[in-house]
Amino acid sequence: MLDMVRSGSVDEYLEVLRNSISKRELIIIIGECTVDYSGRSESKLTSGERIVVIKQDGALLIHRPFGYSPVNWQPSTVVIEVRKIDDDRIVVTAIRSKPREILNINFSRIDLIIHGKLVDHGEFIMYMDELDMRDILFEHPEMIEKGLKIVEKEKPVNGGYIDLFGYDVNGKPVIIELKRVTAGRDAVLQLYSYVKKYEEKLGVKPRGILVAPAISSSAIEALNKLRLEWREIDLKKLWSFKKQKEVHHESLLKYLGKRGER
Amino acid sequence: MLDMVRSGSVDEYLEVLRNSISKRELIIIIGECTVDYSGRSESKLTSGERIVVIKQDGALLIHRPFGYSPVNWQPSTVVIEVRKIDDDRIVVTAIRSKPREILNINFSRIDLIIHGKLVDHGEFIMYMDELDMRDILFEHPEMIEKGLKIVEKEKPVNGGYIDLFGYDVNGKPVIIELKRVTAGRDAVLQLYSYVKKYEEKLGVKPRGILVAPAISSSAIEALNKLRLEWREIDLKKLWSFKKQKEVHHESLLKYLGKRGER
DNA sequence: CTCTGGATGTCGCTA
DNA sequence: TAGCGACGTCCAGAG
Repeated sequence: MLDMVRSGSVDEYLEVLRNSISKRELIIIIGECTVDYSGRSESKLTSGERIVVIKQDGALLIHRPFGYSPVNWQPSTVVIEVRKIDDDRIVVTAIRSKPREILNINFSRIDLIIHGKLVDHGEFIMYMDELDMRDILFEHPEMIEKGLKIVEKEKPVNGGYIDLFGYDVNGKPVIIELKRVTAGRDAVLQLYSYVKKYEEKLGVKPRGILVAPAISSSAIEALNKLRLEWREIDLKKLWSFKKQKEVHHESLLKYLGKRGER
Repeated sequence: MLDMVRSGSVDEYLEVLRNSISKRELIIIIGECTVDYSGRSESKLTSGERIVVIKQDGALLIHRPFGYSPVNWQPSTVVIEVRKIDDDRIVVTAIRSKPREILNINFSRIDLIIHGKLVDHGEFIMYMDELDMRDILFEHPEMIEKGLKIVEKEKPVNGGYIDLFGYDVNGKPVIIELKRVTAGRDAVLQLYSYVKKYEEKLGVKPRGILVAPAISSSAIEALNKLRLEWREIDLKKLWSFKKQKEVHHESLLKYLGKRGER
């Protein structure tokens, strides 16, 4: 159940905040504040009206009235304290110990506080992330190249992982790196490092194929220099392919089950 | 000024939301909903109590009562619509055209809506990001190596950028890659690609130095294999160094000015 | 517009 | 716990 305090005195607000924090309630504060952060970096934010959200697990977000990102924040591993200074200001402090970080929110005015417990046991399911892409291509390597046989996915190589590993029609080893977004130079370098690692270890130079829906021009250049290849893959096609299968054979629950297994 | 609606009818909520959206107000909705996303990926979120924030620039966030990240969202380049379905449900739809993305929030219950304009012209200043680190080391290359002369920062090399470029005490070219956090294999590869690019273009093999506060073990291995070097840098030292200078010679405003210039 | 690399990135997984 | 890589990453800056 949600509660709200508005036009309260500083002491009322203080009381409500302390109470809510100890009960691990969700808290939303709207008011005018300055913010100081110190830790992995340092930042200062001069006065303005903001929304402060303290979540039930202690995560803290400070949002300006615009933009996607919180201007300041603290993840859930924090201790949160509230105190009064100068008789009329409320200061919220969030401290994290590892890494050592301190966030201070200094309110010159609080417009309202909403607090209470929200119940959310909803299931969140994401489709067509890189794992889905990998699983579909594992089952259907012909979408990458005719005659390609995939023998392993998530193959460990000294530190990192090869997305897909197999052999081409001529029996030559193939290392495949997947990207679900436009691939840049970084993706090429990643693939290259796996190819090199493999060559060092096995003494055989494998083919390296970058599979992505698109690729940047400098990435193409890098591929050529490093004698690597790339294949364009249509995500929509992959996707509809997967859906087709599911409509007939799988319910959402089954899909979730399958997901848990891999 | 903030306004609030609570225990309203579906039609009241609908009216308030439409009005607020057209006025580009900040809106906070707390209620029970399901969420569907379709675009770069696809996701489904089953029923639960959440906080929905629509910001004054159209950015939209859906937060569960726990965690730092919004479970679903839409950046500020969206069209937002509200409609009623089944006579008792409110659906908020946020559509982005590039990339094509649709977000649907289907409310089975709304607990409260807060709306209004927030005024926030506060100045946000971040210290000790990689740019600060780069600028300080540009002025004081001796913190990396004795006799090192830096001649260029943000040097463009075919696509990417070299953080710092200079010559060592023997006149040998040095490429420096900076990381303000623990450096991993990716940082080594990035440095390596710049070194290679430089060598290909100039025909001279430069030294490559990774400067970071710490480095992972496999990154060290990679450095050795690729004949690259690394220097540990104490961020706190760099930082206090900068602060020392500012205390005596610069106000916050001047710092901001300088920041704008670079 | 695309491309590139940073971020207090966060998050999840694995050794 | 550290390391590694994905992310609907977002975002700013440059060409």
